[in-house]
Amino acid sequence: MQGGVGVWGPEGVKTERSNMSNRKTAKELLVDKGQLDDKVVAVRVGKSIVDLHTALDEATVVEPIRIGDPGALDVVRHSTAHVMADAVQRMFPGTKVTIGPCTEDGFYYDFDRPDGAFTDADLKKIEKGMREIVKANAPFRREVVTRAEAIDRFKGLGETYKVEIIEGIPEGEDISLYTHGVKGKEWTDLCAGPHVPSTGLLGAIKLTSVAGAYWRGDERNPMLQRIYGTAFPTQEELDEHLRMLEEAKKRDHRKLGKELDLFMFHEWAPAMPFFYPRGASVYNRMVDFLRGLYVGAGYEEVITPQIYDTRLYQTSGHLANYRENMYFGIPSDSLGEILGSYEEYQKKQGGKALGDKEREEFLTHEIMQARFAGAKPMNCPGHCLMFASRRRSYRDLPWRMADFGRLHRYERGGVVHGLARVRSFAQDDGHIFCMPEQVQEEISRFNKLLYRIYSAFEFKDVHIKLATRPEKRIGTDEMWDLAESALEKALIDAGLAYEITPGEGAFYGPKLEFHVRDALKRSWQLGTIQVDYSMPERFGLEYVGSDGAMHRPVMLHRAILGSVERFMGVYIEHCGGAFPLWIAPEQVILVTVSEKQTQYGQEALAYLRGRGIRAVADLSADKLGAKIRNARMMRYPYLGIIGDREAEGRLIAPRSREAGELEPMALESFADRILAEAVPGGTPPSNP
RNA sequence: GCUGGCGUAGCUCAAUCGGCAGAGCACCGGUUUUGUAAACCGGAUGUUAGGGGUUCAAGUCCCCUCGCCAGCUCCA
Repeated sequence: MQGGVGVWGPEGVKTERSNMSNRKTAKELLVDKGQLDDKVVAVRVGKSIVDLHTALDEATVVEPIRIGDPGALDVVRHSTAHVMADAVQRMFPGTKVTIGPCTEDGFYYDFDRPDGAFTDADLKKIEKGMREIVKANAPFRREVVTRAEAIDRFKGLGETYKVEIIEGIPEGEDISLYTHGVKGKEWTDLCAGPHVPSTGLLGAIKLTSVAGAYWRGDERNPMLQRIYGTAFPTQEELDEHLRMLEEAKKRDHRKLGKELDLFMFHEWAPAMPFFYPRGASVYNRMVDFLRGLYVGAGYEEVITPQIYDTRLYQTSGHLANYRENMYFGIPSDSLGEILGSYEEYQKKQGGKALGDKEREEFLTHEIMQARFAGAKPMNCPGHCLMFASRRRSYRDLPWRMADFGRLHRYERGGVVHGLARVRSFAQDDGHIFCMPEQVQEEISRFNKLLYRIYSAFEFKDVHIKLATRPEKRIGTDEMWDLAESALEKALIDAGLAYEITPGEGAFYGPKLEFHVRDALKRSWQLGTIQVDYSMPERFGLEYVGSDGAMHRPVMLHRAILGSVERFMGVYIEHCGGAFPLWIAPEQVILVTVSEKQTQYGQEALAYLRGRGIRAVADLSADKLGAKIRNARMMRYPYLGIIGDREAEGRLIAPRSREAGELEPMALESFADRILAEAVPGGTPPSNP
């Protein structure tokens, strides 16, 4: 009887009993209620999920979790990760195990393999080995052991990472081991569980990829080999998941950007997008849509410089907190000055060359001392200068300042990704300067505007995160208390559901993050609003209150699309490149059946354009089928087919991207229809 | 930045063991005058990312740099 708490049950499943007779296993509780069947993978107790072997008080309310129930998938995947590690260690002796959790889409397990990376062929082999283990339908057993026992056991196996994990488990917590496999082929892992009762409950398995990952996510630690996989109860569900991945690949905005002539990149401006006319058209329409809404929402747009004296960033705190991500432009005068002082310094040092590190320190210092220009990574400091430029009254507040200025941020090489993470971009940025008592009202107004905009782009699923103070920050704890509670209160007042993410706030203030799910159920962070008491203080911002005294305004940083570039990337994938009529670069392409209709084609094109419709025409000598195919691939919302019949009757035979062929109609009616349909639409998003 | 992989025509991709750089699409010229997802014939297309090395010979092997991809880390 190991650890003094358990006995082996009749089916080899370990049951646990305390000395007190009123304890039963979850399994026994289910049997008592007549709820045990072969689909049960675990039970829910309150908010947590535990496995069938867990000893519980007799009076505990347990709810069975069966295959297909929410929560079951995680248990299945986690158990599948164990089976994978088992297979891997069987096939690749000498490989050490570390951790293997489940993720949103599947699971992974990190290995330390002396022979280096796994190949795709290895994955196939491992999969096969896993299927055999599943087929054996062997039970998972849980046992609780003492710390010393656990350490002994894993030390004996040479599992140094496991030993490290055990040493990190706080005193008083159970140390549990899980073993699965048929006799003689058993495999044990340190794990908190829960796990399925038997490997036979594991369904369709697919190992998807292999990648490097640091031990404990720290880049100073050794790189491990991570194998990603996924598992579903049935092959059909796995196939559906794989089909979604394929669909995501097809919709990848980088691919569509190329195919649809939207944007490009060039290695001479890495991670900085170039928008072709079609892309620029969509981009500008997004921005113009916001500008239209800003009128009603009381925003005023400003235009601010691109490059500033470093003193600006000293004042704002960016130099101290954000320097690694900034570009420092050098006016040619300053370059001369720097080189001059470098030579002088060298002379003083007796002419000997400086070491790399010393030189870097010297030059960095000089750059910061000199009145160097840095490309702005954010608009807020510039806006503070505008606020401070003259005396402000409480009557002017709130002042809602909007700015679509370009920002430059030096992102580390490995993080840039298509339009989603770039080094040159614009935000639909805005800063609201207001009195402290106006903060709540402004947050509420912002929320309304945000939902209005998301619904126009047909993002229906929004979830909110409240990110609180990070370790590296400016401002006092009182300020942070105030700011965090203002955000939380606005959410509670609006009845919006949210999640708190501790330590994720900006260095100058806490923030709300608005995440949306796209058509493929992937989550993206778009909007944000941040409460900032620090920046106004650093810039000495003041306004005259109704009492005649000077007061400090609060600053709200806010964006709805976030980075316009990133939003465009997300939106391209959301709509699969099939832009709705209101935002499509071209709304109509006219297609002539033969060159006989060229003249009417040109007339119709001019007419549509005269009505303000974005139209193009394909008057080439291609056959109709080919022209339609080309137009379909470019995803024009409407095709206007023109043959002899249409040319004679001043008609258009429309073909809608969504609805297919339509009855021929008068050119004028066609134009009316397009104009009527070309409005931002959609139903308001839900907030579950 | 780290680990691994990749970089061949505008695009998608071939090129056996190190042995003549190729195909389709796009493009250009011609024929066809077409009714709802690809007409036909012909033509041009390259610093094989850049630099260096090994070799009689390098797209292919080695080194460096740049860029891209996946993941990690980061994401004010």
